[in-house]
Amino acid sequence: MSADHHRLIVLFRSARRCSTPSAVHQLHAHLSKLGLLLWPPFSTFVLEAYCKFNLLRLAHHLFDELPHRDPVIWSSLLSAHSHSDHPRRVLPLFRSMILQDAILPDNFVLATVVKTSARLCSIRLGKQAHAYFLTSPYSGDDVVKCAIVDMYSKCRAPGDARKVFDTITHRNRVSWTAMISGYASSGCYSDAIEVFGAMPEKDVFTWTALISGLVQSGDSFHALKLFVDMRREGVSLDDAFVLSSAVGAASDSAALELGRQLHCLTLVLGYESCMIIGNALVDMYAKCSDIYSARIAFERVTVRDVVSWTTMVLGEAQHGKAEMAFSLFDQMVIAGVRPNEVTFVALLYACSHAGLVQRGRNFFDSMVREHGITPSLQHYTCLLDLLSRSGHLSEAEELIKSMPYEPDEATWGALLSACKKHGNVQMSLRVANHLLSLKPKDPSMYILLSNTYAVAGDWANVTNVRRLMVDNEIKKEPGYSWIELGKESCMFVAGETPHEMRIQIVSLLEELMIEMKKRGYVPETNSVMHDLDEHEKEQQLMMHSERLAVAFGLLRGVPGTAIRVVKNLRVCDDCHTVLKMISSIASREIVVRDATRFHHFSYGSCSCGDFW
DNA sequence: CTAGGGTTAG
Repeated sequence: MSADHHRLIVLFRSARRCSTPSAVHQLHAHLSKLGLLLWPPFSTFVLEAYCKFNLLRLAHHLFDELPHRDPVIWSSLLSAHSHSDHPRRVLPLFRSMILQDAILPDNFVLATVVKTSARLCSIRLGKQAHAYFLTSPYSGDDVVKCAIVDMYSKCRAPGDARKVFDTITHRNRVSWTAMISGYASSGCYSDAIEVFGAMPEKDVFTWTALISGLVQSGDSFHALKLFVDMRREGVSLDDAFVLSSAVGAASDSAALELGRQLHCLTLVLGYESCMIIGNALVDMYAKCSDIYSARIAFERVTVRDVVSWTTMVLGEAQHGKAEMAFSLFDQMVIAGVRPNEVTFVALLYACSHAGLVQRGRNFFDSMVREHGITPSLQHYTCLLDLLSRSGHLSEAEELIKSMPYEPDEATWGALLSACKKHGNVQMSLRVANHLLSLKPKDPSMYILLSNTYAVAGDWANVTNVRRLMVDNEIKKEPGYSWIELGKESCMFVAGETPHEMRIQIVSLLEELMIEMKKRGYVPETNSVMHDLDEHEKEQQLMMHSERLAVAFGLLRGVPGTAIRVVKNLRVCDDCHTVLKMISSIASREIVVRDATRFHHFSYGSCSCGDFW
């Protein structure tokens, strides 16, 4: 190799560290002119440089023109695709590597294929790669094993991950972290802790893997506990990820006070304008029902990406502020940020919760035509939800037949609840049969089915649904609500009150009931399915968990402040009416976050405009 | 010249 070549390699190394897309172009042209592009290390350098700037099309252009492609450049190309937004494209490429260039996968390529399976959450593909790996000459490679551990972890098979983990000869931070993350994100708290405890040297990565994994699996309680432990152990917080995970935990458990404290911590640590924490804070405030603070947090994020904008759009949408959501979207486009598929889910959601049918159809069309996004099943479900909830039932039924996906339980469920809302018994039976044949997993689907058949008088199917629930061990999730007052948080289950407050809560609710009846309130006792007399049904409604929480808030909260309640299920019709009236009788703003959205009750009306 | 872990939104 000549001194010139050597000089060029040095040049490329520095170019790879700090270059711009146009510098890569120049390099490419220069090499081409010198006739050096065909030397494998050079072509790989240029290809990698294109990939670094996400210029995969140009990378392919170069790749396709090479007369000889060695395993290394194949590996680079496959790896670039597995990291891209379209990891699926690895597969056809992998095939042509074997078939056209007659190259068998080595350990580098295997690691990439395993990583691709992980990104696609395809345990099937992952197992194929695993099997190939075991019979290959590379079956002892720890790096590939580590990728397999990560793959099984991401596919929710931590047990399989563990088997591979135990065969790794030299465990390092990477393999430990992959295993811990696998257990934590699959909800295996004690296993995660066990492996975490066995790890010799823990760093911020390890803590982050554990804490964010727990948040992902919905265990925000343990996530927050560990965040506190981590602080106690004096682990330096010079890393934004773990903090954003902690904020995410506060957001999930609707712990506004804790979220505010974490916000203070971000200010103290100087992360005020950090994007990933800022995005998490916007989400936290929105989910903790404080949309005003969410907007302020959003303003503070100086460099905004798609996630920042989408989080804010969704926040407005969940709070019923459709126009705000649309105007944010316009600003986002003007700011030059390209919306993605999640952005359109948020926009369709906004339309759906405000009954804006034409607006929703327009967004759906522009998503395809102007933004080149292929609608997913979720987009179709959103559109179907919008159409059907607004009463366009037959159009919705047409859509479900003509769309290019097999409808899942969420799709049929959306249509069924709309049929119920609009009292279309005939259609509801048709839809219910489709839903039933899918053997849904969500307990609320069975409640919906049972109600549908009961309304239609189809008692045989009511029994059928109940039997299916027993056979499949599906239990109705009990409704509960919680409220945060200062530093204490109180949870209520329907019909149960804390001993010391029982008399006060019940008498307040009775007092309110008398006042409401004077104002024309008639309890909707037909939603109570049990065999009870009218008075008993009324009593049962009165003791719904959200009402108990609101009553507690009225008794114990700071007068004049908003009462914020979170409920795990959807607010029932009767409670919705009642909370509107209470907001006017007590002159208090009441904000309820239920399973799907927010309701801001004030002066006798709700932000959802009774459309939910 | 190529591969593996923690990253906010639905």
